[in-house]
Amino acid sequence: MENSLKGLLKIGEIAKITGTAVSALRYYEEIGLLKPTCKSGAKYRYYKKEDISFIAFIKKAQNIGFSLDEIKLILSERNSGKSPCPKVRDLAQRKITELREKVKDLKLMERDLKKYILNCCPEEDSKPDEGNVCKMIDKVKISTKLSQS
Amino acid sequence: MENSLKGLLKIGEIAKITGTAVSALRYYEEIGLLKPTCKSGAKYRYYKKEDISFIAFIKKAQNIGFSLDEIKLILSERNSGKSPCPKVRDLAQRKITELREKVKDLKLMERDLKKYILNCCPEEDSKPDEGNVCKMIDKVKISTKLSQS
DNA sequence: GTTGACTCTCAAGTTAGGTTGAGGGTGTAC
DNA sequence: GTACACCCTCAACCTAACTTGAGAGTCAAC
Repeated sequence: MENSLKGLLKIGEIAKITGTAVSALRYYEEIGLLKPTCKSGAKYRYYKKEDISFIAFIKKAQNIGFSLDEIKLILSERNSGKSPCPKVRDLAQRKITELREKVKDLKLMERDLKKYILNCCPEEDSKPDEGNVCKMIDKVKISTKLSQS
Repeated sequence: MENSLKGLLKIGEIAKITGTAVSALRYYEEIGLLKPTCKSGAKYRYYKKEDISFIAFIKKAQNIGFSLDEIKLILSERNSGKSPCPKVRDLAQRKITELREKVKDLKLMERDLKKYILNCCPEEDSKPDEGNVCKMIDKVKISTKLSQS
C-alpha cells in the first residue's frame, strides 16, 4: 500500500457513500466525466473525498435535466485554462428558460390533477356506469389546449 | 371515398397539425397509446379531430415527465368500463410530489446559475490566469450538498 | 497460503422513444 | 392512364445512460 493512497477511496467505497453503481462510476470515467486518481500498481481506481460532492452535483444536475454531456462541458471548461464563461453562461441561461417553461406547465397540470382528485374521488371512488367515469382527462385537455402559447 | 371517412384526418394531416412525426404516430399505435379510426379499405389510418387535442395532451404530459406508459395507463383506465380513480389518483399524487421536489432543486440551481452569471461574467468574460477562472461550480456544489435532505 | 470479497477489462445487452429504409400499394389530378 | 405525392409493413437502427457477464487479477484476513 503506497502512501499516496492515504485518504483515497476505492470505487466500491465511493459508490456506496454516494449511492451510485460501480458500473456507473466506471462509465463516467469512460466518457471523461469523472477521472479517479487511480494510483494503484494494479489498475484499481482511487477517488478523492471531494469527488463525493462532485458526484452529488452530477446527480442533482441530471435530475434537473442536464445531460452528462452538458455537465462534462461545464467541467471541462473549468479544467482547461480557458475562460469557462461564454459557454457555461449560455448553457445556464438556456437551461433557466427551459426550466421556467416546464414549471409553468407543471403547475398547470398540478392544478388539473388536484381538481381531478377533489372532483372525481372526494370520498370513495366513483362507480362506473354512472355517467361519471372520469372527467379529469378532458379537463386536463382543456388546460393543455389553453396553455399552448 | 366512403361516407364514414367524412371529417377524418389522414396521418400526414394530423401529423402536420400537431407537429408530430408520422413515424411517432404509428409508434403510438404500436404501443397501444393512440388508435386511429382507420376505416379505409387499404390500411390507411384515419384520425378524429379530437385526437388533435389528445396528441397535444400527450406532448404536454411527456414534457412534464410522464412516460408514454403512464399516459397509456391513464387512458386505458378511462376506456375500460372500470373506475379509473384509484390508479390514476395514485399516479397523480406521486407525480405531484416528484414534481415539487424537482422544482425545489431547480430553483436552487437557478439561483446558483444566476449568481454565477452576475459574479463571474458581469460585463466581459473573466480572463484566465487571474485567479478568477470560475467560482460557480464550487458554489453549486455547496448548495447541492446543503440541499441533500 | 489460501479463501473470499473486491477489482479489472472488454464486449454485448437493455430501455424508452422513437427514426430510417426497403419494397410495395393507393388515390387523385392532369 | 399515368405521374406523383402519400400511405403501408416490417425489420433494423439510433441515442443516452447505463447494466450484465465472462474471464481474470488483487488484497486483507485468517
